[in-house]
Amino acid sequence: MKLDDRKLKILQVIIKIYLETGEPVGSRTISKYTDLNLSSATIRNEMSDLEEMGYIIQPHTSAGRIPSDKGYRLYVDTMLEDKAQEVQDMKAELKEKAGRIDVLLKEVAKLLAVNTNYATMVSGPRYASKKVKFIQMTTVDEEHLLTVIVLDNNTVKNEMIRLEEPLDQETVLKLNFILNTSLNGLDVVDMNLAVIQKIKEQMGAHNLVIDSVLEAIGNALMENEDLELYTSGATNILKYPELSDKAKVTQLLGAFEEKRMLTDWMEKEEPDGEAENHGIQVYIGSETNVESMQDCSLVTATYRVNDGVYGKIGIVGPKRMDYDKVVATLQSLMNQLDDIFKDKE
Amino acid sequence: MKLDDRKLKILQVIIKIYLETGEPVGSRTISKYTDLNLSSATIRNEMSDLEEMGYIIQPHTSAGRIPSDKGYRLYVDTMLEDKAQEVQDMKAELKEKAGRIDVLLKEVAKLLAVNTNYATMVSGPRYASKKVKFIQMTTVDEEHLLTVIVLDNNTVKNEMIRLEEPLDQETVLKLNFILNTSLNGLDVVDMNLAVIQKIKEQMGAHNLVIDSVLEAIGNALMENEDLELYTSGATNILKYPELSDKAKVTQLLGAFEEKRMLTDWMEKEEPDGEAENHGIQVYIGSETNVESMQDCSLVTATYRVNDGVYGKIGIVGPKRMDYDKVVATLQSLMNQLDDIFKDKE
DNA sequence: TGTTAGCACTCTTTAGAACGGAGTGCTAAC
DNA sequence: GTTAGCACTCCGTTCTAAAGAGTGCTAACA
Repeated sequence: MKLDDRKLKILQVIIKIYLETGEPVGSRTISKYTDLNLSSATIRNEMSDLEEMGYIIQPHTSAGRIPSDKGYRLYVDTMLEDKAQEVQDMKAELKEKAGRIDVLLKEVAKLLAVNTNYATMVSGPRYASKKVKFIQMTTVDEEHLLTVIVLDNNTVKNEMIRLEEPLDQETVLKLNFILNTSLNGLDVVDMNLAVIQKIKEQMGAHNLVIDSVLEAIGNALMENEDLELYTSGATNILKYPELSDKAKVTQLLGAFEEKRMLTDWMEKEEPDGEAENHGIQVYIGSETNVESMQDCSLVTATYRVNDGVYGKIGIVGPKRMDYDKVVATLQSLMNQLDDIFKDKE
Repeated sequence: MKLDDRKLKILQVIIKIYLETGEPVGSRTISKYTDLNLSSATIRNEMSDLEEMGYIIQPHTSAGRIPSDKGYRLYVDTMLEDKAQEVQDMKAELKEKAGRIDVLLKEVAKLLAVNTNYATMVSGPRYASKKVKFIQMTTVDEEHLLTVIVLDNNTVKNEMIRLEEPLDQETVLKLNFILNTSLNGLDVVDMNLAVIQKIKEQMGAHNLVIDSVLEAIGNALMENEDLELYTSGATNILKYPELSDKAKVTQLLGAFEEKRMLTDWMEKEEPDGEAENHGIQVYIGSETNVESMQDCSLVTATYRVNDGVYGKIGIVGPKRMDYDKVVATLQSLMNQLDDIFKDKE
């Protein structure tokens, strides 16, 4: 059977109305709502066809139809338009917060949640590699040695080391020199036993300190291995009756609170996506591959801070989410983020 | 009317049963459940008295009784016993995470939530004063100057400054010297214009850099002004039907997600509480002074890292929360936290 | 005087029945 | 190809009745 223009139009109307009301859509409603000037009977015939083709579903006999995953898919694939303007004012608000990237991302999640009425998540930027650019040890007082490590992406880590016995200034200088020459440019994964052994040899007498120093460095470099995830508007889920039964709410909110599962997901999915359109992706129901999201849809986009450094933004809502608006909002937001990151360079 | 032993015992039983079931408790149930060997009729008389005294409430005629806020209050004031042991094994788990205090606190929140089945929140330690102990500026590359600030509580802040033009090593040394002599021991609030002016004078030529340096220092010191709040188990709220209607869930979970309101609350309430018992406080229903917690109870405790540095732990559950267990768990946990902090000293 | 059995009464919860509405599928006519 | 009409299905709501839980009161008992 062929999906002609009229069928497409009817499908579109069904989805549109369903997005607004969340209730199955009947033939009479469509007949009245559209400018097709067709009777409900005709619409019924078409709907019967659409159902046969798998685009819509009847929850039970004598109910209207709701879009199937396949129907939504067609919708998002073919019918998205650019709206883009109404989020322009987000930018001003965001600029103020641009100081620290974590604050900025938190704010992005919040803004998106408030603007869309869906739940949102933003993953912190993921650095492709972590190379040591600069290490400095400083004695703070007799008992404390401070390690500051700058990575090649200019993030700074620090770790306080407790000293068993005071270190004289000269030793610290020597330590700094050795560490910098040995570790500079090295990736975390490259810090193997051989390198460590070499450092120990060079330091000679102060083997004891070296151990804790290297441990501290290891800690500092490893620590952020699990990437940050900022979520917001999780309670928006409660606004959609089809997600509001206790079991589903518990699962979904649990996932948002726990974050681990979402983080895993964010990590797993490849950044894939041409830079121009920020790789906006729509996952519908089972397409998410997440058990607790069977009744949800997920729209994701990728932002890039600079080459090889990227993060993701995700919006979770009911299947009847307003894809049109969400995608437009995301698109516009991504452009503004790009601007902001460019300014910071 | 006097609250004699028998009345007290009956009240106790009512609360105990209600805590378990969440349903109003009838006279017959009590008669069977206790070893008082009283008929339901007698119990009824006593219950009638208890209601008159305000300790219990009838949701409607011909329902059993549930404890009033006053009843709960009596319960927690007089009937708590120490259990203390069953949480002993928390300690082992916690020790592992003791490295970074924020990770530790997050873990505490989670452990408590899992163990009690209530929602929990833990506020990060609040430092009574923030004095600068040590400042160090370092050139990372031609364009970047790194500021590391150690506060007198040994927390470390850092800020990266973008340089307009390269700084020679000598200037950096001078800058370090001046900053340390000028700012050492100073509280954030003491950094007024006079101090700043003096620094600028001493630096002479490099006024330009000084501005951004001082701004960076200011940022670093101010940043953590709003205290951290770690929450966990918010979805546990869904386990209690009396809190599960949509309006309440939305409000409560919203509060937990937003955190601001909880933070305010945690800040407002004085730490009050003798050190021995960790100032465990129980707020029942309206006693919380929080709109969205009218149907909840809140148990808080205070932990101390060292003098003047303290934070709070809170457990939010339904009014029929198992106060006994919660208080015991908290008490035991606080002792273990004390131990851990002591070890770290 | 305190305790208890008994009973009428109240209120809630549950189940069932009845009903209306929404929507469909099919048929026959245009 | 389109439409009007109609029988049918299923859901949700409303209403009623019955069951259950619990009380308060009274009268009897130890």
